[in-house]
Amino acid sequence: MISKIEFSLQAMKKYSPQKIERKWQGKWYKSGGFKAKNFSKKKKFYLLFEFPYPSGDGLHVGHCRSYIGLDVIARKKRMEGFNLLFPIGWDAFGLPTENYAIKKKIHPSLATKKNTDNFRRQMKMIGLSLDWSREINTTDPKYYKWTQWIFIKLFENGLAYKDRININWCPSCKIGLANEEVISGRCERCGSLAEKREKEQWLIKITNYAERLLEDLNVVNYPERVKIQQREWIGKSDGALVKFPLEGAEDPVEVFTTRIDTIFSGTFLILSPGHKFIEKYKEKIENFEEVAKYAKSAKNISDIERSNLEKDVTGVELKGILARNPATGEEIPVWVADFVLEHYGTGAVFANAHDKRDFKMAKKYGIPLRTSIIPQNEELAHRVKNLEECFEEEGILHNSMQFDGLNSTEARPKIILWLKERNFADNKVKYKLRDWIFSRQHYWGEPIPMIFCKTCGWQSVSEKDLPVELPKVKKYQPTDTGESPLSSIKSWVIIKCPKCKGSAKRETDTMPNWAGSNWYYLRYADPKNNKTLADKKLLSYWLPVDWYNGGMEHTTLHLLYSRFIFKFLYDIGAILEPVGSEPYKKRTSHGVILGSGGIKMSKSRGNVVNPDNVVKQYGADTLRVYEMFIGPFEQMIPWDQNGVIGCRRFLEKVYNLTHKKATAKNGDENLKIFINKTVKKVTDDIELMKFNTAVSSLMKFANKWQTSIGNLDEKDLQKFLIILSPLAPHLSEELWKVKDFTGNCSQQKWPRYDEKLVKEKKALIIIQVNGKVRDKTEVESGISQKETEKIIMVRPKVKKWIGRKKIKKVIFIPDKLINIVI
RNA sequence: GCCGCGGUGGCGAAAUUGGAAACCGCAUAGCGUUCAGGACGCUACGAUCGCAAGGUCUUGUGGGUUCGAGUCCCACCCGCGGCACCA
Repeated sequence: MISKIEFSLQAMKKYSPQKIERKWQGKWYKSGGFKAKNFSKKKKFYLLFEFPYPSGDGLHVGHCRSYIGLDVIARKKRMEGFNLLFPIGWDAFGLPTENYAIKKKIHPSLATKKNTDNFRRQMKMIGLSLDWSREINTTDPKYYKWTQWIFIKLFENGLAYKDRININWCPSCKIGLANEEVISGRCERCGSLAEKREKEQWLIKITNYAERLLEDLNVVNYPERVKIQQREWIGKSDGALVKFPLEGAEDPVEVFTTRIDTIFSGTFLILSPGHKFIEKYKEKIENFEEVAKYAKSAKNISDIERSNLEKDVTGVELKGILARNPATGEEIPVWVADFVLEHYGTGAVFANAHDKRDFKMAKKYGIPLRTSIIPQNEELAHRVKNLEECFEEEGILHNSMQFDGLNSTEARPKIILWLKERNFADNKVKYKLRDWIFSRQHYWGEPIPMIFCKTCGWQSVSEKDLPVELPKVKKYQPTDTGESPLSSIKSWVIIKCPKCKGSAKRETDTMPNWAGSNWYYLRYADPKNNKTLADKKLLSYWLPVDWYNGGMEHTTLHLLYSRFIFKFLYDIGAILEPVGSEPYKKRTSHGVILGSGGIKMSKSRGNVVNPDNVVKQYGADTLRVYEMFIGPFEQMIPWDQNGVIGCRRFLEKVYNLTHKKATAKNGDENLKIFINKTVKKVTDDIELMKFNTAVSSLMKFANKWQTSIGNLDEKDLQKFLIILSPLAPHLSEELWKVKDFTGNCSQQKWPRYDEKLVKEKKALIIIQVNGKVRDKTEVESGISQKETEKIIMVRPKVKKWIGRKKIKKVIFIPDKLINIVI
């Protein structure tokens, strides 16, 4: 019979993470151990992850993975002696909260409060070592005062302007829709057909910074795929602006092209459906009604569909209008087609036989075609000349007057120069990057701090009147006119003009979600400052961000926008010189966690895994280790709840071994070698975010320790607990205490490894015959080819495979492989 | 469509970056322990032929380079992400 005392002793020794974790979290947060110190003697390190949007669903295991990964790095960096800034905040303005408020009729700020409380609880629950003293919230007027201040500065510097822009519009809900809210052309809420509607919008001239945003990609440490995507997004192309005179009109059609070498084959002109000439010269267009109808239908097709190469091309000729090709002098017809986009280039192209869509369109409508570029390949050239095939690549010019015989690259500058002399063309650099639409007709955003006066025009709110606080309204729905609900508060809208003191009106649009997230990382340097967005000295101490992790989906929007805003703030002197013009030194990305069925986790699909349940069942350390073990950090991985148990078993093993196995003063040599290798592996892997293999090597060590007969050196156990601690901080801290080691585990120095012990003394040589593995043997490390040959040639397996055949050559890789080619 | 990423056992994956394919973990099977169950421990575990020794095949498909290819090159197929008002 087991006595009561024995029974309770057994119970006490059982690994129960819930108790351990709550205890250590309490101690960590109470002692303020994760607070960053301004101007410490230690070297600073600023580690940042994208601050979350606090949704009502709470964190799911996908968010957790990226946060835990960064926390592992944070904990290691601290132990390596850095003064670490690892901050947190909330990107809380946005549509989902507004929609929730509309539905439940509660103020969005209440929903935000509830959601951030939940997120905060969950982040503490999984043991993130965040500096909570610097917490920020984009919806806090003390914060968005500076978001508005930045807008005013943009306006004062000529970078914010109003323009008419198409927005998605639901005629039934009478509301502007986000692209996301338009599902295959229909309003997400009511299902009626969405249409495009023109609206005056604030735009930000990010295009002024296109070249610098492109150029400075060369000085930052971003993954190549991120740089490529940003370069593609900016989309620089070097080309020419060509004028095509219109018969009987004073202004010519301007066309941007990168393929001026094909100008002599330009047999027609295509305008985008929204091109201003269609309206301007409507009297000249004989079939205006037909054209207008076509243009209107094109409006409701997305750009992606319009520019789809596979799609059938459509178009309408502008009858009664002719243009002149400035190179050939010929009169050519003018068409309108939806694959020509308004906002790229000049919204018009010259069309020819060297573009697939032009080619298709000409064949379809019987528009004349002529080639001016032919390939080297004679057979192909024949087919191209006969217009049997569309040749899009560069080649040799023909049908091109004095330029015949030149290749495309040589011809381009010469043709531009020739047309330039007669004032028909000029060199031009274009970017795909478009100015950034900055207004939203929604409630839950920062009010745009602008005032419109009939006499003075647009005026910014004076700095001393910031912040322009978001007033309380009864309804959060946009108004019937599509304006934000702010427009219905007369007392707020009507205001005196700051310049002439006459009657004026406030801007009632709000800013997009990006506004607050553009600069949030600057605020962490000095989150409570009331005089400026952040003190310059603190900015120059903490910035740039040393390591910024986020999702790939933010590469072209948030990441590019915030780089732009940083450059702008730098230009106006809001940031001190030594920081430089790039905010983030190094960028990494995490992969998404997929739910069951290998699809994205979402509430509507019901495949969301909540970390609360995992922690309840297995503990936070198990969740942490599993999140890191599940697969490569930057890769997309499906969540498999069955796998969690393996990580729990590993931690239990460590717990039991530490309790049951004795340690020694001069411990086992093999274990010493093994722990040194493990320290090296874990140190290197964490730095490279190869968390999965770091966990695997820790598991290997635990297995080795378990089966070893010799005792583990006490110092080696300390090393093991320290390198385990970024991944399983609570357990490491607890076991450190159990062993009665001095201090706290989380405050120890990161261990070094002994190079001599890591090096192998013996090498396993793989013996191949004709590239196939036939044998293997262990030899002394570093022996020569001759010595190796001597050893292996007498081996029976080797003899058997070589037989009497002649040896042609022998390939030898020291300490690794010998391959005998016969 | 354009741009980017990926495809390896039943499953998640590893592979010193051109040198033993499948480390570590999940699942499964057998054995041990136990009154029993669980937990734990040990063993096996890509396919195929074979009693065995051993052989052959195998990293989405097809070709190429190389003594040697999961890794490099060419062509193709499939899945995923972004595409400017989701965050």
